[in-house]
Amino acid sequence: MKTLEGVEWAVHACAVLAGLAPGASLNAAALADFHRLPAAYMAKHLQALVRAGVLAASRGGRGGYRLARRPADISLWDIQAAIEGSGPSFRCQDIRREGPCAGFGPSELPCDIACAFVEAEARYRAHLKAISVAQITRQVGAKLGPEGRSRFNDWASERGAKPA
Amino acid sequence: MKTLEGVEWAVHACAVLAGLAPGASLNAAALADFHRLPAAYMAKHLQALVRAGVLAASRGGRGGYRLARRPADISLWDIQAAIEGSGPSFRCQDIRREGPCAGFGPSELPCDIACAFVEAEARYRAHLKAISVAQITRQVGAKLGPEGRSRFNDWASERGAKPA
DNA sequence: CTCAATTCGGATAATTTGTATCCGCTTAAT
DNA sequence: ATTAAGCGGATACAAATTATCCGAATTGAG
Repeated sequence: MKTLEGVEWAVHACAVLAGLAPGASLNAAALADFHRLPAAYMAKHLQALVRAGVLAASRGGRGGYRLARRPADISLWDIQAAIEGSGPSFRCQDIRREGPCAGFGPSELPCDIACAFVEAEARYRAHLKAISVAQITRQVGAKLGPEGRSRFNDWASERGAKPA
Repeated sequence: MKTLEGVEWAVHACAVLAGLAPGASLNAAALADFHRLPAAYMAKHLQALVRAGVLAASRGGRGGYRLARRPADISLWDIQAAIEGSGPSFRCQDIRREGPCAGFGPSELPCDIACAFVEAEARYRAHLKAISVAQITRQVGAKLGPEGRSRFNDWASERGAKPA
């Protein structure tokens, strides 16, 4: 049960985009550079976010990535699902159907053990679904302070993105 | 975010032990055979459960594994933690400390993104902590029906364990 | 009290998964 | 037409997971 580190990268990237003016975009190199991450690999994750409908991409000169929806409508779960997939963490192998007691009882009913883990995971997801990128950006921005926010805006301008 | 399949094996193994008479034990070969799993690998998971204090082991002839506590006092989280470790799923790499905005704001404060994932995981764990092996064994036993339970008791006797 | 059978336990190998990079292709702005 | 940029696939590389084996420790029989 390990969260892939790409999730952390992806959330940070979305938070950066949410800190720009609505509709503004940045390319993969810029988003990677903001946290000093390898650009090629970051690009892979950004592509996954596009496939999941979290980001929208523009190709060609002056292209880049922008949020596909408003920051308030993108949850942390949307991002994790984009990177890791939305399938269940606990994959029941139904090992109960093997062995001396297999075949007794209605095997159509779900495995109680799997149910417990699936329900636990539902609660995990519910919490992430309740947190939006907008909230994250607000909190991070508040911690940065006026000088930090100014520095962010300067950086965005240099990279060709309109600041908020 | 994938739950290791060893967790499923371990929970099933504990559920089997909880279906025996209190204090009864089974060896690794028997616990593996019940679900037709590779014995050598199952043994490794059982060892992890011993290290975590969930099971107790006895060596030598007529030895084996038994529950270290009453089934009602063993939670699904205890078992998952034994197999996968109790560390956080989301390991914050603190990538926010790199880049143009690093150093602004009190970096002693925890990362908001990490906090969100840690809290989500806390809810996951809370649910698993609330479910005991005793509950699981009760539910599985109920589904088996009288004939299935009888078959289970016969199997346990053949393997040298006292049935409930 | 010795010996042999049994069983756990840690070290070791094989496989899969995740991490990271590169290159050709398509697309869009200048 | 040229340049900038994302997209997808192919490919290494690193790490974790899966699986197996052999030695150490314990028990019980003779």
